[in-house]
Amino acid sequence: MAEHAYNPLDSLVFLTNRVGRLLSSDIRKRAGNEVEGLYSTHMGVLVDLWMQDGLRQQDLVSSVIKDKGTIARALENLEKEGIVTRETDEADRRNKRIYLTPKGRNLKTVMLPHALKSMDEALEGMPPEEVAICKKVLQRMYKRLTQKLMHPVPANTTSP
Amino acid sequence: MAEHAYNPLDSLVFLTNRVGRLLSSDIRKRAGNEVEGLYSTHMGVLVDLWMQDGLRQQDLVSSVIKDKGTIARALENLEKEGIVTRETDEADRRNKRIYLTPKGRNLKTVMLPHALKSMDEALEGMPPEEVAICKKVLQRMYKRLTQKLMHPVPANTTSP
DNA sequence: AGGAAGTAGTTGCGTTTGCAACGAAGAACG
DNA sequence: CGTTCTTCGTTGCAAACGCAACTACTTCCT
Repeated sequence: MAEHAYNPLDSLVFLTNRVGRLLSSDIRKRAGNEVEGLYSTHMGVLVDLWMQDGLRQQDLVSSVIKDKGTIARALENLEKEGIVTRETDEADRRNKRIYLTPKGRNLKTVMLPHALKSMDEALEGMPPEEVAICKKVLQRMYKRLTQKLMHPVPANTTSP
Repeated sequence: MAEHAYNPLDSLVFLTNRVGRLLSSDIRKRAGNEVEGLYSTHMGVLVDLWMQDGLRQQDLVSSVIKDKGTIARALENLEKEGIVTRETDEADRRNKRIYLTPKGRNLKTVMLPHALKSMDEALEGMPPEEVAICKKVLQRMYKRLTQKLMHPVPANTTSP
């Protein structure tokens, strides 16, 4: 009985996915032609670089949660557009370091107002303390899920 | 000054997007070959239909937040796989109604345990009342953003 | 030191995606 | 009624995506 009791609307899986996409698409609409040609993968890469410049390409793969090839080609395009540069890491020549150009850094100042406006409207009238708790929960989930991605299920650490 | 003060990690835009994608990809890994060939768009469609069967194709377009064409082709594939059926709505022959087949309904019972397990691990040790508040905030955002999508900025309702 | 194993990034291929142009069905106006 | 306007779904096309095979470089092991 009650086999259909589960409602996606009560699920953080559903909610985070939909709200995330709705916010992104709303911001994208606001930005309009300022972000012409910048796909979601590009935006994901940029956000990471805004937090920390000079990341390795591999860092972006795991952070943005897209395929190696997808990131490689996204970076290729971003480089063509003059938004990032790629430099071989001389300390370990397998790695490439990704750096923002001035144009790439400037995109942050372009996007930020739109993002803030979008958030403001979506959160209008909600108690700030509840919003803060929501963020805290999501931050913890983010941290945990990311760690799991890095160290997926230690199989048997008991063997000699 | 402090022009770089803004940190994406403090932003619900970033958090919802990343957590949503991390959860989805984690669930997908758990489900493994049970969902072979089911892309994220397919899953999005299914989740909506699990909530309410017989939706119009257009409802799915706005709810899943993908292009008309993308949804059309996703449904084409799902129909080929015997997961949904499409029927012209005789009341308004422009619309098509989408119905789950038994196989489509059964997929819910296949996916649900994986989703619950994934959530459980991601939320482990967090105070339930904080998780509840997080959900509440996200639900309100979802509702508001969805409404905005349906009624985008009433331009000038004052004219005769 | 030298070969095996592992890691980072690139490339080819088939599928999916978003955009725009299109066709069919209904609604709104005279 | 008939014309125009709007809405819903389909299709062509170029770009992006995920997967898997491949190359370049490093580390580990004997």
